[in-house]
Amino acid sequence: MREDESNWFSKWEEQLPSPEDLMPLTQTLITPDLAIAFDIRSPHNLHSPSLQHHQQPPPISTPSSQPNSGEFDSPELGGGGAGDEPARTLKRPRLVWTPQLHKRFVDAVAHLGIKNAVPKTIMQLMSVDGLTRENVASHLQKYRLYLKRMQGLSSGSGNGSGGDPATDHLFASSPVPAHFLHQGRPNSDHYLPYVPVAALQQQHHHQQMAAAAVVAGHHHPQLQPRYGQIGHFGSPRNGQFEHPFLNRQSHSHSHSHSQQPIHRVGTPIHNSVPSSYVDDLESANGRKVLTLFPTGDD
DNA sequence: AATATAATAT
DNA sequence: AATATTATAT
Repeated sequence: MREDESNWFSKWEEQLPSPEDLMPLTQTLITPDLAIAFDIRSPHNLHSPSLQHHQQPPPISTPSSQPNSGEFDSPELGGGGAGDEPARTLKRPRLVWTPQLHKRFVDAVAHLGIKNAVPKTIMQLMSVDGLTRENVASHLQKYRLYLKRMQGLSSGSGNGSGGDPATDHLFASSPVPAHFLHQGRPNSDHYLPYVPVAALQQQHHHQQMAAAAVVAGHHHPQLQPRYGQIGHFGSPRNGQFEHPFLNRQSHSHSHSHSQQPIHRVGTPIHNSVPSSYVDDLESANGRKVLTLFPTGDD
């Protein structure tokens, strides 16, 4: 069908890092529960996925309203019997799947193959700190639906909408590997090792992209969202496909492959991933939005 | 709609 | 028991 697909696909395949290369990335789990519990979102450079700080309105107790004006909600212990383990009760902020994150996701799934692509494995391959299995599972569920929908569309009668509606903005932001669409090859485990077709390479020098768009709120005049250079990323506003970024993170690491979740509280975390900085904004609803802007080739 | 969480199933 | 998958809730 489309030849362009073969092109980007081969390129895309080329850049697939072997699991060993991919593994030693950043499984810097600093006990997310703890971190989040204490609101220690690493003032320095904790590279974590974008999180939306959801609300935290305790529907119970504390009639004396705590107008925690400001962005800090100190875990007030008070109240007599309480004052213990906040970590157990606190909820993690909602994960925001940025195109970058999603790309990592897709890559991971691609490398594993649809068959082995299960939440845990995907999560491990992605090596994104703070990313939980449930996060991936949830996303995977939706992604599968998306794939299914696409299959149905391509196979069925002509589709009027020549592409992906804005409904799947996220998913549309990263190319869907071919084998995803036709599922079902329970026989040979090894699917296409690589495509020997070396076509031209279209490289884009993208330096940074914004990872989240935030609604300009009219609440809480305290926080002034500072839109630096927040642009649009994978919004196929005018085009169907964003260009298939071929990128990967260069993981230069030692040979130590012990990537067990070693929680070291009090130890500076080494961030081996491309630089990234965080930006917090506020949505119209008043939800705090912690957005991480990965800058690099991701 | 996007993501989380609960409910099942393997 | 752990994880995957599906259903449901926010």
